[in-house]
Amino acid sequence: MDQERLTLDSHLCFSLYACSRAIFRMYRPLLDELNLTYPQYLVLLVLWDRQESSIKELSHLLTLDSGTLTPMLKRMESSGLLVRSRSVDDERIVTVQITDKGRELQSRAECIPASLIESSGLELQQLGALNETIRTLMDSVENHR
Amino acid sequence: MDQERLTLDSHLCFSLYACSRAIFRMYRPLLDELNLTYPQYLVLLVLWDRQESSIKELSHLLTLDSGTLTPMLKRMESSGLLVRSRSVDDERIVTVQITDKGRELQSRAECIPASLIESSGLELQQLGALNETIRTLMDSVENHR
DNA sequence: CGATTTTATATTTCAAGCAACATAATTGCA
DNA sequence: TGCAATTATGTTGCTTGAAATATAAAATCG
Repeated sequence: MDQERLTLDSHLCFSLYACSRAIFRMYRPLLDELNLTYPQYLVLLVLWDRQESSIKELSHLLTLDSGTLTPMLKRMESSGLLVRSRSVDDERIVTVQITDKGRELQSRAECIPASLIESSGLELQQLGALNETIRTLMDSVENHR
Repeated sequence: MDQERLTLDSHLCFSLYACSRAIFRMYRPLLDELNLTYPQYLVLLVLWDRQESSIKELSHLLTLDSGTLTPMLKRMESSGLLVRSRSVDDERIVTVQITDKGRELQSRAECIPASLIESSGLELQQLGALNETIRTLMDSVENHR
């Protein structure tokens, strides 16, 4: 770390941004086989875990707003991965349910996190520790002031 | 880390992605004062360090391709932060030079990395270690296979 | 009960990212 | 030398992200 010459490489923000995109690039060929984009894969991670969700909940879990989610979920609906419907109780709420077609992708997607584990060159325990550190940092950044 | 129930939170790729965006959000009001977007700020980090660069070099340093850089650099040129010109030696090469206006932003931007350091709740030494870990992970991911 | 506020989602607009393709300059080699 | 391959950048089309704004349903309160 060079204190005098503050290069790109010494900026944690850039490392996080660049590393995140490097993982996207590694995932892309795997996701292409499933006809998914990376954010769509994240939505499915949620739905594989809990069958259904609302836009509000997805927005909170993924920290994406409706301007991102609404068109993305419409695309996913049109490719048959999920169904969107207004809640009967409260018509403001849009419920998103995974379909059989969406559920079928779960087993085919298992290789995706596995590929990161493999290519990382790190042990599971180290990856878990790194994950914890990053989540703690994210919480600090979000809750600051 | 739940092995049975592989939730979003346990995915390192998501933590990196979400943390990166959390930092963008924290930086946004600071960058707004400079009329910069985050990727534009990254370009300036390079140019503050080395006065000029080429699209090829910026592409390599930032891992962004010409489809992203060309329009972004044109916007930065039209806001007076830099000048683009074809190299005389090799007309394929576009050289990007920082202007006085671009250079003036350097001191005003010092608060930006400082704000991350402050809000992170971590010591400089820990941040440096985390940066190193992430860069190593990125290298592994990029060089795998 | 009716007006106001809040909540949930949608729309619009702009700026990335990136793949695929296009173009023009330069290199290299038969 | 001449032409094919390579290199550097640009363009197009599609998908995020996110702010600002709009809309409609539900909750709240006098």
